[in-house]
Amino acid sequence: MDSIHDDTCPRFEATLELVGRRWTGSILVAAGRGARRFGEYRAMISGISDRLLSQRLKQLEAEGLIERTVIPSTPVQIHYRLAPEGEELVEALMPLARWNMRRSGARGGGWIPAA
Amino acid sequence: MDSIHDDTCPRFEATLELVGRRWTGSILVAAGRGARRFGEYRAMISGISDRLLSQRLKQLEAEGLIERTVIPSTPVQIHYRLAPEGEELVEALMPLARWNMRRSGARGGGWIPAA
DNA sequence: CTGAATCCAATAGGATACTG
DNA sequence: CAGTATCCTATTGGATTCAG
Repeated sequence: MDSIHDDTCPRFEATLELVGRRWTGSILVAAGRGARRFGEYRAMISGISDRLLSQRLKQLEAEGLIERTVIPSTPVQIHYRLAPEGEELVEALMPLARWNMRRSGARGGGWIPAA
Repeated sequence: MDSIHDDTCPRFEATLELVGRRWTGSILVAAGRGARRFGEYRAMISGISDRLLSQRLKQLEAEGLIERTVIPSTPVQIHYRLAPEGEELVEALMPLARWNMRRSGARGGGWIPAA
C-alpha cells in the first residue's frame, strides 16, 4: 500500500476542486448547451449572482477552459465559449453526470446525459 | 436555449461539490486502492488531519459511498471500504482523472488512469 | 448590457490537545 | 488505534451598489 503523495498526481485534487466550486458545473453545462453572452448564462443558471458568474467565468478563462471574445458592436458584445480543453472537460464530466442520474433515480431526459 | 433549472438536474452540482470538497477525491482513490483502516488512509493521504479525515469518512458514509464496519477484535478494528455506489463513483471519476493527466502533461504511470 | 467594488455572513479548513 | 473537542483563521458566497 503506497502512500498517495501530492506529487504523484498533483493536480487531480485541484481539478476536482475546480469543478466542485459552486456554479462551475452549471456554467460549463450552459456553455456546452450554447450559452454565449453573460446574460444568457445568467438566465440559464437560476440563482447565480452577477458577481459569482463574473468570477467563475474569469476563473474558467484563466484555466483555459473558456474563451472570451469581444465583439466590436454597439454596444459591445462579449462572448464566452468553451475552449477545446473545456469541451473535453465537459465530455469527461459526462460519466459523473450519468452516475448522478442513476443514483438519484433519473427519469430519462435529464439534460446532461443526453449530450 | 432553455434555462437550467435546479429541478432539471438537481443534484449534479451537489455531486460536484461533494467530490470537489477537499481531500474527498484522495480518500476515494485511497479506498479504491485498498485502504481500509483509519490509519491507512491517514498514511496514504499526506497532509490530511485526523479531524478532516474523520469528517470526510463520515460524510462519505452518510452518502452511502463508503461502508463502515466494526471488527470485534482487541483492540477493535474499524474498516472503511467502498460501497457499490462508491465504486461506481470512482469509475465515473476516471475520465476526469484522465483529462487531468492529459492536460497536465502526464508522464505515464500516474495512479488514477492506471486503474 | 457587462461587469467591477464593497461589505458582510457563513462555511471550511488547520493546529493542537485529549480520550476510550 | 480511532477518533473528539476546541479554537482560530482563511476562504467563499451573497447582496447591493456603481460604472463604462
